[in-house]
This record gives sequence, C-alpha cells and structure tokens, in this order.
Amino acid sequence: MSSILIAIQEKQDRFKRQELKLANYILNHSQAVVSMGITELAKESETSTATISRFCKSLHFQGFTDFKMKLSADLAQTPLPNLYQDIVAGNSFESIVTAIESNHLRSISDTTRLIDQKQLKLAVDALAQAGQIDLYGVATSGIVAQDFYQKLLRVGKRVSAFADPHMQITTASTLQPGDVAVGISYSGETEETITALTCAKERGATTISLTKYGANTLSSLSDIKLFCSTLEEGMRRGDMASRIAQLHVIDVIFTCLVSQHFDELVPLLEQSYLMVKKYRS
Amino acid sequence: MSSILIAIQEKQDRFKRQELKLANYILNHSQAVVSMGITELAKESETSTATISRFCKSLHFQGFTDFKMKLSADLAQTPLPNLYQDIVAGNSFESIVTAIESNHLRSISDTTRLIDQKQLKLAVDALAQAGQIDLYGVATSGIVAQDFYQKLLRVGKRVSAFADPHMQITTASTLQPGDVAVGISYSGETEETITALTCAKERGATTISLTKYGANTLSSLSDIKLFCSTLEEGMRRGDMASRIAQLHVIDVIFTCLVSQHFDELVPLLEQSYLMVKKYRS
DNA sequence: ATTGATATGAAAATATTTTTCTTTTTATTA
DNA sequence: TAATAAAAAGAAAAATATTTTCATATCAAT
Repeated sequence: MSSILIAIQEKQDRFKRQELKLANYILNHSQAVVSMGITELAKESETSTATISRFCKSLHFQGFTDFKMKLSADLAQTPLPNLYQDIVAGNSFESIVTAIESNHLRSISDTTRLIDQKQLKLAVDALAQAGQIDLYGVATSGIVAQDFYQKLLRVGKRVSAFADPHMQITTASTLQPGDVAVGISYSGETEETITALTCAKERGATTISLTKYGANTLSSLSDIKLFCSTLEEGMRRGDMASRIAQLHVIDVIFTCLVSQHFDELVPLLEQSYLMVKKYRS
Repeated sequence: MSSILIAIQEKQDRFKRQELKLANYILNHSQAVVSMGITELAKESETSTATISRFCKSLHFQGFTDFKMKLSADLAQTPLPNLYQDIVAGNSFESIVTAIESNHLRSISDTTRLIDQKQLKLAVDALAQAGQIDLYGVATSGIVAQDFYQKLLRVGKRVSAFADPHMQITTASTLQPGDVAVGISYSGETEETITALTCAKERGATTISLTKYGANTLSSLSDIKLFCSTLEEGMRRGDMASRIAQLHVIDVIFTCLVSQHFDELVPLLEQSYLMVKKYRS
C-alpha cells in the first residue's frame, strides 16, 4: 500500500471523530480522492471542507491540493495487488480500472513464466518452414486467431483462419505433411477446435496448441504445446485476461519468427506497411 | 520518460509560439511544475495563466490542476527497463520474450494512467443507454472492434462491427440521436474510420474515439475521447503493444458497464455462457 | 448542572483557475 | 505596401476552489 495511506492507517487512533470518518473514506476510495475537489470530498465523506483542510495540515501537508498531489504520485508508484478479481456489482470505476490493470499485468507476467523455450523454438521453426498455416479458434479465441492471421499475412505466409467450423475442416483436409495447424482455445476443450486439429493431424500436418496451462484435450492432441496462465474461471469476466495472455504468446511467437528470419521477412513487413499507406489514401 | 512528456514533445510542431515556450519550460522543469500554481508557472515560463489553461485543455486534460495531478503521478512512475523495443535481427528467444513482456506491461500501465475518469463515465453511460452501437475499425483496430462486438453482444446490446468500409457507412447512416458510434484507430488518422464516425456524427449519434494519446483527427471529431499510450511507432513491430493497450481500454469500459448495470446485464452474460455450453455439444 | 476545553460546520475571506473580451500579432489579398 | 481578416495572447472579470474565522455544539471533569 502507498506510504501515505499506511501513515493514515497507523495514525487512526489519534484522529478525532470526523477525521476518522474522513480517513476511512480516503482509505477506501484512495483512487477516487485524487480526482475530487475538496467540496466533493466533503460531501462524499460526510464531513466538511474545513475538517479536510485541517486534516491535511495535521498530516504536515501544505493543504488539500498538496495532499492530493502527493497521494496521486504515491498511488502511481505502488505495486498492484496480485489477485484476479471478478466483476462485482457497483464497484467504483477507479477500483475497476485498478483491478483490470492488475489482472492484465499479472496475466502477462504469469504467461511469460510459462513460455517453454524448447516448445517456442519448435513452434517458430515449424511456422517458418510451413507451406500452409491453418488457424482454428472460435469466439474469443477466434479473435486471437484473426490477429495471428493478420500478422502472418503481412510476412507473406499462406494462412487461413476461418471462424466457420465447416470451413476449418475444409481447409484442414487440404493440409499436407510440413504444413502447420494451430488450435487456440482457452479451456482446451472446445469441440470445433479439437475436431479441426484432429483432422489436420490426420492429414500429417504439424499441430500446435495454445491453451491454458494443465492437462486438456487440445494440448494432448498436439505436437507442440504452448500455454498461457490459468486464471480463476468465471463466466462474468468474459475471458478478458486470458485473451490478453493468448495475444501475448502470439506476439512472442511472431516476433521470434521475424527476428530469426529477419532478412527475408522484414522487407515483406515494411512493404505491406508502405503499400497500405500508399494505396489507402 | 513519462508518457505525458513524450506526448508534449511529439506535439511540438503543432504548438503556437507561447505554447511552445510553455512546453519547453515544462519539459525542462517537469519536477518543479508539479509544485507550482498556475500564476507562478505563468511568470516563470513567461506566458500567461490563460495560455496555460488553454494549453492543458488542448492536451485533453480537464484543466491545469488535472494536468498537474496526472503529470505528478506520471513522473512518480519508476521506468521499466527495455523500453519499447523494436524487432531486430537474430536476438535470442530469451531476450525477445523479456522485451515483449516489458513492452506489454508498460503499455498497460501507461494506458491505465491515461484513462480519464470523466470520459470513462461518459462513455459507459452513453453505451448503457444506446439503442444501437456501431463499432468502426480496420486492420489491427478491426480485431479490437470485433472483440468489443463479441462482448456487447453477450449483454444483449444491438451492435454492429463491420470490417467493410461500405457496410460501416451503411450502418452509420441508420443511426439516430441516442445511438453510439465508436471509432477505433491507433493513429487516429485512418480514413475509413474517420469517414464512418463523421457519418455517425451527422446522424446525431454520440461519438466515441479510441486513439493514441495526443491530437489526431478522429479524436477531435468525437464527443467522448479515450486514449491509449503513445508508443514509438515502427513498421516492424506491427502494433502489438498498441493493440494490447486498446483491448485493455475496452475491457475497462466493458467491466464498468457490467458492474454499473449488474442486475440487468449479468444474467444475460451468464445466460449466453450457459446457452453456448448447452447447444454447442 | 456548570465550566472549560475541544471539535465542528457555516460562512467569510482568500487564493486560484477559467473565461471573456480586447489588444496585438500574423497572414492574406489587392 | 496598405488594408483587411484571422488567429494568438494577455488583462481583467467571472467563476471555482480552498483556507480561515467564528459561532455553536459536544464532551469531560468537577
């Protein structure tokens, strides 16, 4: 917790009645306080502007504005709680912003720890040499597949990423040994994705899975297994952190691919960038 | 350097004479500025209080006090190592993984600092009350639009998110006052997105933009302006960090929306989850 | 119950910020 | 180059925000 908040907490027993009320409000709504005026804070905390002004002075700040400034700087520096939080009713927007930030930061850090260098290398090599690349994913994972699709297109890969399960099987059935199929599913149990990857495997393609960490069907089916961090599951959260984690892994793979085949791929990347710029306007 | 200072630096050529003088003073005395009043800053920077107030507004802060607060929080940030690395040749996979992690973490932290509570509230309220919601975005931002589309669908909103520019204009032209149009573009200069949002505005819809921080066409067109952190631009990196940042903002908006209308929206969210589970297998 | 000490909020005083309005500067055209 | 229009900037007025003062309320100790 921020050092100012700690100081307030420790001083609790020395506060007067209204000051205590104010202190509690500040402790519970620290993020909100920094964007309030003294009048608003007086109303919200059910105290008066005079009390607030005196409170700030008693904490050895120059005044309310000075207090707010120092608190804001202090809060910005504070490390975030490391807990995945679910959506609950009527939270303040400030606390939601903090919670989501924390979830996403954590999701990225955790996922980075789960990246296996060997599997990563295998995946990059397979993609580099692939004749055709198929990406399978539905719903949220479909978005991730689309993202990867755009990236691979820009470096001239032959790639398909249909959202339609029938089309997924259709392209899967055209794969050959040396081709690559990537199945993306957070749970690793999405039926459509499993089916498509099974079909690709049957055709002799190299199969890659990107799932949550731990045993699951999709991962057990695939030659190369990539993982992202396991979050507490909740239907409310809507897979937000897991999608960020999946994209993070995609970014890592793509960057490794481009870095390793720099001379060949970077000109293509730059060309696609310039061409779009040129012909779009 | 702090993302606010970077934004000021990048905008230098768009400043007027006195604004430039002020900008330079701020860049060279950032630490001092946070403990000055507007009158003192006017004297020190040899400008006027009016110029300063206008300057802060032009940077999308609520005013001088808000600017000072955000700057103070920003300066307090301990900078992360490996700041926004671009793809280079033949890096080890380990170093790439670390660099991408660092980029993404930084992107999320910076973007969180740029979220303006007032604009967020306006955006959430507008979306909550919207009859129809239109999402515009192409290429990478199109992926983000698709993501938002899936989320909004799950809470029963009437929403459209076409990638096709003609379809975007087609749906935009059917909007009415009370409806909402969201334009997503990292640069804020994507022609198709600007066109679609302009059309929506003409029809009387509330317009929301999600762009990089700093002056840009899309943001200047819109009623509600949301920003994500300004990264160094590079054609190689392929907007990886910016896409994560945009999704982060979408997650924040969506979570705030659901939290604020908990009783109404959560049952829909859970229903969609259960229905998919039931009928998919 | 009375007294005195402290705590508190309303309102006055002060300080600060924003907006308006006028002047100045700059650019444009004849 | 002068005339005019348009934009920029500062002075001052208006609006806001903060601090201090002061009257009243509360509470503890007799």
